[in-house]
Amino acid sequence: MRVSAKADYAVRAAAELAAAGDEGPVKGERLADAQDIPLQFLEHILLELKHHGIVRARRGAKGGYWLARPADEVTIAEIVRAVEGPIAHVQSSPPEDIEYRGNAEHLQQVWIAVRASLRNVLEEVTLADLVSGELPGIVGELTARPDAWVAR
Amino acid sequence: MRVSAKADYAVRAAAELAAAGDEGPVKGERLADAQDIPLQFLEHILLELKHHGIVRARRGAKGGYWLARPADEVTIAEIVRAVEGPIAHVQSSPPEDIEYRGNAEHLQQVWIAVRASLRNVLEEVTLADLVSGELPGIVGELTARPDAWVAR
DNA sequence: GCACTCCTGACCAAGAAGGTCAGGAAAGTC
DNA sequence: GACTTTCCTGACCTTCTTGGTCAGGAGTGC
Repeated sequence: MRVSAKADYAVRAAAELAAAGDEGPVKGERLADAQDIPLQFLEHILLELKHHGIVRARRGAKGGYWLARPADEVTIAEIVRAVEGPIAHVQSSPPEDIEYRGNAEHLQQVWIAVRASLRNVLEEVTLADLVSGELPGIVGELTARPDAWVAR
Repeated sequence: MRVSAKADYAVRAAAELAAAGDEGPVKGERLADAQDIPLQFLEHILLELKHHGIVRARRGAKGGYWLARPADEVTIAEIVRAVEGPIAHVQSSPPEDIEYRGNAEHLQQVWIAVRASLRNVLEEVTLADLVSGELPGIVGELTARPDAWVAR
């Protein structure tokens, strides 16, 4: 139930691309500098994003990366899935495929709810929201209570 | 963003203990059989639960495991934390400790919201809820929409 | 004393996490 | 056409995690 460095890096780099808008391709090095990410590691991540159709790229002088779609059509969920795989799998299978027996019968519903609650956040927030800081209502609601900000 | 086998096993074993109630200690073997969990692996998991004060145990004939507290006072969140560590850490740190720069500045809020939404489910559901099948309202709401049950 | 059951640490194979390195392949510039 | 720039790709590396197994020790009850 943790967020990997890769996913965090991927979202941060994508945010930079979203902010760059249509000012032309952005070099990997600039992304790495802006977000303090190891360049060579970032290049692998950007390649994955490209393979998933989230980003495009061109080589050579004047080359670089840009978003394949408008920033308000790319969600955080997509980016996380591209680099981490499916969200909230249990034992490497989707929760709807698992059969629970005996007294754990209803556990499936709990894991489904867990996945749904993650999707409620990650599929709502777009790169445009992230860059502008105007996050969807659900985020505001969830972060409003002070105890959302403390560890347990 | 996945649920490990260990966490899944831990919750299932705890559910069996909750269902056993006060009928005395339950042997590890019975838990393993009931939930189809490798016995020796389960013993390690139960030991962790014991160290976290969730379960108690006694050795010898008539020995076994039982819940340290009433089933309606033990949440799924506790069990997951006991075996997997903190929920929704980013790059191994709690999201409130991370400083985001540039265009990723608001990403912190998103990860905080992610954690809060997980807590909303995992801290609400108790072992008593799980065994009885009377899950809290939030679970019902989240699993009501059909697309909560399909993969993406 | 003996059977039973938990307790504990060591070990293990495979994979993921978080990178680094070296070179190749396009694209643009002169 | 040569050269520079930047992405593209695969190989490699170290450390940690996952999902276990094995062997033996230590309480507990009869």
